[in-house]
Amino acid sequence: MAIFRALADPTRRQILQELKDGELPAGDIVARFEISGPSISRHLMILKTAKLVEERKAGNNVFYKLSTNNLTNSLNDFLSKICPTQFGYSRKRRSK
Amino acid sequence: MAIFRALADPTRRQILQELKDGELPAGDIVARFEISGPSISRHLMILKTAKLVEERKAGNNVFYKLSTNNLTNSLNDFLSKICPTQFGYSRKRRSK
DNA sequence: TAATTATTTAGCTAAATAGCTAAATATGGA
DNA sequence: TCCATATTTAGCTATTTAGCTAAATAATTA
Repeated sequence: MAIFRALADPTRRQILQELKDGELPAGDIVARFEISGPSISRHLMILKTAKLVEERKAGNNVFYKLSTNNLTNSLNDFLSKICPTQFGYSRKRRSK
Repeated sequence: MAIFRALADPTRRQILQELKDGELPAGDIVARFEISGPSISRHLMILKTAKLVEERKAGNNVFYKLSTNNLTNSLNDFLSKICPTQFGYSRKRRSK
């Protein structure tokens, strides 16, 4: 569950939030934080490894965007495993 | 968001799962893992600090149980903050 | 009170993490 | 080709983390 490791860092959670309205190039993400480009780059790689973001290269830029489905499905799966009775689990009630 | 830090460790996630059917004394939790009592004790403290479990002392024992509401609400709140459009958010739709 | 059991705290070590700067690697334009 | 821009990789350091054992604390029982 690399996702939980990825979500453990507040900078990474903030990055996800910055991406909630759509994709951004790495440089724009860097500009929204105090920390260095390389550090943000590493956070992005960790988020990518956890499949929480996807990247798209365009010319000189690398655009990042949320993998919303992966985020919600992973957290929902975890919740349903730990509190199956209480957890309503409205979405994606796939049989089997 | 101490909750995400708490969820980052696989042993702690497993502890939550062991608790899903009801409370357990610390010793019973220890018995379900390979690692030492003091290590489990610390994990329990971290889970308690993150409000993911509650404790109840009874005689010689300390019983731990899931704080299910805190877990689901925290994760749901996080999801709704990051992907508010996609996230259905069926439960606890409190106005305001 | 002394011994027993259950749990936590203290103190240590090794490994992982997150930050930095400098260097490397594209890609695009003059 | 040469230069500029965008991003990542390498290598370093300080901090945090998770494990351990030994010792401390708390409640129970003899």
